[in-house]
Amino acid sequence: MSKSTSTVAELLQNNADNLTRAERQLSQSILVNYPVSGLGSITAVAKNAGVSTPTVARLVKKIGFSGFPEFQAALRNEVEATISDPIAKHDTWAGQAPNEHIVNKFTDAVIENIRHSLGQLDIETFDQTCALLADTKRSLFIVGGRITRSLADYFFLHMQVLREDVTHIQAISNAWPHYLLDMKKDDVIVIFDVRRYETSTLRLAEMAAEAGAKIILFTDQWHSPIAKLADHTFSVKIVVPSAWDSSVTTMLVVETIIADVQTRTWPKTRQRMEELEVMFDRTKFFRKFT
Amino acid sequence: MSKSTSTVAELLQNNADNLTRAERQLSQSILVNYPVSGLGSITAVAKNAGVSTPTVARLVKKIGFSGFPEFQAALRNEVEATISDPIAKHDTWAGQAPNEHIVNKFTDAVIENIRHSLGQLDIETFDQTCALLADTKRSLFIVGGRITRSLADYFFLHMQVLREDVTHIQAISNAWPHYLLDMKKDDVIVIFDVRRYETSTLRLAEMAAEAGAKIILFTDQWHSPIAKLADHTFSVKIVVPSAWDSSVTTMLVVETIIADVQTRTWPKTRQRMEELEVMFDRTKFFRKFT
DNA sequence: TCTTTTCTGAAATCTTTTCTTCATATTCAT
DNA sequence: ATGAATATGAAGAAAAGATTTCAGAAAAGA
Repeated sequence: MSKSTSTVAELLQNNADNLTRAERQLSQSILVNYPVSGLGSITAVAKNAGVSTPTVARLVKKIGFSGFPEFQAALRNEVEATISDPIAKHDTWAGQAPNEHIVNKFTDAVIENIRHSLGQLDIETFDQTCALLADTKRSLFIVGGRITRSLADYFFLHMQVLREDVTHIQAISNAWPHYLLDMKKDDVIVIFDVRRYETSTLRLAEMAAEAGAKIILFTDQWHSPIAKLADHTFSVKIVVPSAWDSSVTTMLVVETIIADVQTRTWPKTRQRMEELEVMFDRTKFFRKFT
Repeated sequence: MSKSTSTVAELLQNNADNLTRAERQLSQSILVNYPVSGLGSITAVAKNAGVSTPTVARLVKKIGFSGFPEFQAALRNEVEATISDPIAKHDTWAGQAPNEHIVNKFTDAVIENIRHSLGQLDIETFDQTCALLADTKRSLFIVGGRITRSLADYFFLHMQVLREDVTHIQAISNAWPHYLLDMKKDDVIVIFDVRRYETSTLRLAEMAAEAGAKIILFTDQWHSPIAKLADHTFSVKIVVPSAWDSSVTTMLVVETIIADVQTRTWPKTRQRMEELEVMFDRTKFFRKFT
């Protein structure tokens, strides 16, 4: 069995009978807290097992590695395999299509984006953001960029139902001064800015910061320059096998925020939502006969 | 916050805005395959991120460590904690938050939606849809509903770059007759319609069907009534722990389609995209000085 | 545009780690 | 018990790694 197909643990097990006393002691020590215990320097590993460094060097050669560094690299790979979740790697999403089909490759990438972004997500940022958005004493402004305008629109649509005093700042910069005139200290502005970052959006953020508004930023892993001005930043991984970036993960975060804000405002919002539903129904009803 | 209570990832996050270009690049590289990527030698870490070793040394000092070895020891501890703690292991998306936090519950639901929807996806439908959308001899119309209008807009934004002759039919039903007048046999109309299904959208679909247009429908698992008229239907699961439905999975499918259409039209589209980029850059340039 | 400041990596230096040697200790066979 | 064979770790040599310095490059500011 070559080492490329075996784990270090297996190699140790297989050679268990050829080992000397000190080597056996070392082997045990490695296996006890496997595989992390083998991740330090050769000196640390030796000390930890109560043997000398040459013993470590000899053992790793005995089980088939060229030297300690190679042994350690193998361990690192195993750690990596253990840590990275099997969901993303081993499942085929669209069972009908081969793994190489764009549907499966794309979905893999998106899942990885979600995993990575959620792993990074600061839960305090999340909670504080939701609290800010649920605070109806603050006016709420929402702005997006060339591509992110759809996300901004999506967010706006929902917030508009949940609370009053929500403004979607459209991309026409001529109209900005009017919005900014209305912006008071401690109002909240939600900004979407992913690469390629737009100068105009940055200017708007600067003006909002000057006005004393709280800035909530949705950006990508490379961080829009607005991050320096923002009170709360959500950075999301957006890489997919496409000429474009993915907005899926950002939308996931946005929807989660909407869900949380909803529960926070529910007592107040309930009636508001019911009234709205009735109005929409009525609109539909009329249209039926036009 | 002292480094004993923070993970390396948090330290990187917290300092994200004080970092220089090369440092940010390095930080990303470490986070992408966290925490294993930081376990090699300083040389390996640097090479992996495409920066020099001094940059690595500087970064780890900046975020609070005395040097690279201390930084690496911290990472090893985290790996150990991750591996040895079976609870916090892999099902939790935002490691910081408990499993019951909305962030984790919501993400669970979305992943389940993706898994389910992709499992259902008919790959022929997908391929044929992309072929239709890549066929520039057909005019393309896009329409959404009250909530799905953002998705429609997102799809429109991208298709508009990829090909000519794309129309976003906005929600104002007064204007519909004009669009329908332009609609020829074998044109393509993409309709987004999830619950609660809108009568007005159904009427539009009926008229489009009469005009002989190919109908591509994005709907939910309960199928909009338009499904009966549609040539290709994508049904996605949209259930999340929220008062709202989720658009994340739909957006995933939409983005995948965009990616595929892009590769189909690339030879023709390339120049078109480059010209557009130049124009956007120019717009930015002007704005800088207004 | 030009100057100043900040950033970056090549190279040199210093440190640590890894490997090898070899003298001593241990085990096993007789 | 004695010698032969093997195992072990101290110590030093070799290699690799980490840190510092510094000059040129890039960015910011004037």
